[in-house]
Amino acid sequence: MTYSIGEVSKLLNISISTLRYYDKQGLLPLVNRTEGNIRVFDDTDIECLKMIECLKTTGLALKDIKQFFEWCEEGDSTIDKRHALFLQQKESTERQIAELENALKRVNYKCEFYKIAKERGTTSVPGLREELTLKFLVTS
Amino acid sequence: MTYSIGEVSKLLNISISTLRYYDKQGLLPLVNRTEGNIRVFDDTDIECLKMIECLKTTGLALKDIKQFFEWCEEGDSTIDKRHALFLQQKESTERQIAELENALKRVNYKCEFYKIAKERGTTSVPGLREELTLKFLVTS
DNA sequence: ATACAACCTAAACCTGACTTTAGGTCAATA
DNA sequence: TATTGACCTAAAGTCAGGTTTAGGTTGTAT
Repeated sequence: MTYSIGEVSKLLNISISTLRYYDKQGLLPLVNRTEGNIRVFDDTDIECLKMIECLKTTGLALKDIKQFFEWCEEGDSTIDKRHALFLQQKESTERQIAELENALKRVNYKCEFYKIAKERGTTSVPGLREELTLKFLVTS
Repeated sequence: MTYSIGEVSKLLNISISTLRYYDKQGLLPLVNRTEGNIRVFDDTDIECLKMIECLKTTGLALKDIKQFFEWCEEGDSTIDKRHALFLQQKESTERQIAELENALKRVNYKCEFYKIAKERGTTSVPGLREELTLKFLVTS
């Protein structure tokens, strides 16, 4: 089964320009061409693209995905490198989540603050710390 | 108490160029200048900067922070807008966290996979799905 | 008075992941 | 055969949030 770039684009919901961009970045080294220089994708390429999408979701940069593919092709001698890559990515993802959880607390406090302010028609709410006061944001 | 740009930079651990950038973007409208055109920061400016740092952590874009400051200055008539801003930010932050949690699961699976592969010296691990197989990534 | 660190500006550059543009080619249909 | 839609390339543009560069001014210590 083969596909044109337009078909792949619709199938995977990736824009044509993005597909060409990935190809140019060396992420799709296996894509064939017709005599007339037109890309012909097969199922292997489709799988490769789904893999890229997947790895991207984990927060991997395109260059790291390319590197990962290259290591995969090199075989078992690169297992350590691949392991290290994902350990690093795990740390990074956990750090991002922790930061966002923290941020979420602040945002939630803000939502609460403005909910009450809205009910009373003013931000001068007794019992709540001053809106523009540093302490509010830093300690909340 | 007043501070030079260099002092503020060290105090808040924000680079001088970033401080000048914020000023240029209109995020520090209150910063005074000497007759010789040199910035003089006071405690209000310091608080303002800490506020910016804080709002940035919540994922707010600089232009939204600027907008928020402007709304604060306009007074109680903008409470609804400010409330809406933070509700939106709450949604967005929750969405980001959910995506990262999902990504983390995949990364953890990868870490496990390579830990075992490392022990055995090969990625051909019986009982584990094939490394480069789509199904692994999509379902894991 | 002179050196020198710290300050100033505008404008160009940077990163990453694309998108857009301009100009041209290919392939299938009428 | 002519049109038209899908394809091709290289290169420039986009976004945010800065950093770097180039060239010039200020302020302070000796």
